[in-house]
Amino acid sequence: MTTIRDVARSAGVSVATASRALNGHLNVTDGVRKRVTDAAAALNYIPHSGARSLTRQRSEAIGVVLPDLFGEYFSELVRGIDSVAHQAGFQLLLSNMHGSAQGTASAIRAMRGRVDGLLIMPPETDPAYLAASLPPGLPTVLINYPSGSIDIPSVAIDNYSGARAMTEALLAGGCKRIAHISGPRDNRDARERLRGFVDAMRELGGEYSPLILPGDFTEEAGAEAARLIIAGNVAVDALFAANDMMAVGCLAVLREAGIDVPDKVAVAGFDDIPLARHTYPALSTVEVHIADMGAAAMSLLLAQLQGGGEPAENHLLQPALMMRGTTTIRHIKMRRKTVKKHRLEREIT
Amino acid sequence: MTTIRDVARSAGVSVATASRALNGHLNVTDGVRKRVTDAAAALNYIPHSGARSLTRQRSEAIGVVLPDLFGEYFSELVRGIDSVAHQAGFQLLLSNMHGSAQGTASAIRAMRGRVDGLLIMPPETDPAYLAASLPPGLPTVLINYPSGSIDIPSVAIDNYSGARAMTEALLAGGCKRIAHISGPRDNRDARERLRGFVDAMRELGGEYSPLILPGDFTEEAGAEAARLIIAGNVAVDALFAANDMMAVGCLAVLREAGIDVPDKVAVAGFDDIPLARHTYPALSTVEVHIADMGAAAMSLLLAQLQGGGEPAENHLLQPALMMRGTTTIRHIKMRRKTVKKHRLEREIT
DNA sequence: TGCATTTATGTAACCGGTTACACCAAAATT
DNA sequence: AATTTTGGTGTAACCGGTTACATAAATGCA
Repeated sequence: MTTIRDVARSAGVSVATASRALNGHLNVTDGVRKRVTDAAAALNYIPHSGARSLTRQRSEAIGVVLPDLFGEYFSELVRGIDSVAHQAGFQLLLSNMHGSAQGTASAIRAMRGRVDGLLIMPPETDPAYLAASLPPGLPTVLINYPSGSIDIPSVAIDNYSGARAMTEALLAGGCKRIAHISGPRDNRDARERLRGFVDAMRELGGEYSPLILPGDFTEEAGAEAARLIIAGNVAVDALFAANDMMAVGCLAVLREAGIDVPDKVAVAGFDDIPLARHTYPALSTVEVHIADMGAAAMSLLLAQLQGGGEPAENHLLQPALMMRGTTTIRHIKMRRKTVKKHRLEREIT
Repeated sequence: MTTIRDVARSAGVSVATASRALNGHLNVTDGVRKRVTDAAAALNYIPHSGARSLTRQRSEAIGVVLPDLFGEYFSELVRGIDSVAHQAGFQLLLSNMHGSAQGTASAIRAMRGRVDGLLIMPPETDPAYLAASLPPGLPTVLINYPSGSIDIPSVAIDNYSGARAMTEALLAGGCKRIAHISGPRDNRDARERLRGFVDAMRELGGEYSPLILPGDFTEEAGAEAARLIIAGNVAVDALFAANDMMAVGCLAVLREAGIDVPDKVAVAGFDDIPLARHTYPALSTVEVHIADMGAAAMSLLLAQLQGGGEPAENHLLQPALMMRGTTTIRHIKMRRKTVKKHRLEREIT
């Protein structure tokens, strides 16, 4: 592997001049510049980014720490991040911390010295532990972490509002007895969605005490919930699943049992995965723009990298209702909300 | 940001000793080691991976260069790569070259000095240009690039065999007049699939001259092809789309037109995207394990990194037929094939 | 007790770049 | 013609670690 010293020697100049010539500094004679670039081309010289970033104190890379790499969710997120990062000339260093808090800490450690900023989607963690494992002085943005619990810029989906809006839409459409198929108990999104459902039912659902079925975000869990409803002959007129995959499982069982959707029972999901448009009937759901969330997070990080010490901003992305064939209500659109929050130290001092 | 010199000073030892103590070398007194680790903890010292990899000549990272970041395909691929890489203690440096050959070259340049190996999924490129832009001495594995055209280990899906097998299965199931909805002309996978279809038809399809409809891998293209068939009242008893999305578009139009699937017309796709199981009827398709391809590529790279100069190996992953409701034939399973190829220089010398 | 061997620690070079500063020749100013 | 300014190039320090080698202290053995 050829180094800049090889190029310098071959061109008959010092390494300093070679470096200047290759980096387009102006105070280099045209003749010398040509000699250097020619030598570099002839030797197939490729600069060593690692060494460069050591002196420059910039790596042109940003670290992305994710809980796992499954499914559409991750793919969309990275695409959104990349769309912004690529334009700004940054590479992405990806790390999968496999769901554990300790894994997060070690993933973050491994990033130090090779990235200029960090995008972290933390697992269910103690905010204090998370704060402690963040390298001081490294710009960071959290993705989908409850804002307020820690003084770091963040972006998140407003799961609560989305679930609330869907529940309200179902009620407005004439449904009275709505059951919720919930997600894993230890999942933040699932809990927020459940909370939105419960609050809406409590405030607008009349005296009916809402039924909550356990689930784990899998298709099979949705199917199981539907079977439970059918076997128990429970009177419900709507099933609101905490995510689309469960709604899909649900739908398959209902069809098999000959229960009409949406006339007998309405069904709704959450996420708007690509599959949602293609079920029969097409699934009504809450549309979540994951790619937008990634892009927003990266933009926030860029602002930090370029601007400097702005107050910690927290974006809450509003999801939109996407009403299709499994319910009988019209499409309702919601708008995005941005919350600016002052840094904690400002409040303290 | 604290450096190892800060730690050394604080512990009252030289940087060399600090380094040794932190890296678990044995020739360090227990007392000194404790002093050093305590100082490191107190100062919240995190080693600078960039600096370390400069001396160690190892970065514990591997670069992944992809043509784009869209959809399920990419997500599965990265997941497969990560499953192997993570276990071996490697991080992933991701780069999106946005489809262009020049983008590929610059993405590869940016990787030099920060990764120990490269996984590249090249766009439609001149093999010579690609070979020229690869850094010499950096272990590399190509993903989904025609083996043989360049002397570098590679893994790829056997699109030709998959398309051939599906065509043969359709013929064996009694279909005679099979039309193929092809993918983009400038896409390697699409061309191979078309070739497999044409060869199978030529050899086993009798005197019927196969119909080839243009497409571009989108759902709309599949729908358009189906409309063309219906409008032209063309006599076909099977539609084999070059990918699942087109088959899905096709299916929707056929259902709307009241044409029975599979009795009147059989439909088949390629890829086995998650959606395929959920169409009605469920889509028969060619199952491609993208994650396996990623894992295989990473394994090949690991072998190069650890083993050293083995002959360039080329894996051709065999897809499997996944027969569901849109055809009337039973499931047929195929097995994986591995082709070992000696290095070119060995043949030359 | 004296000498050889082992072991813990320090010194300094190095990885591959960038850049502050020194230097010298050529050009501009007086 | 002497002096200052300008600008291209080289020298060497530096980024933050690791490690070969030197050295001093501790141990083993005669």
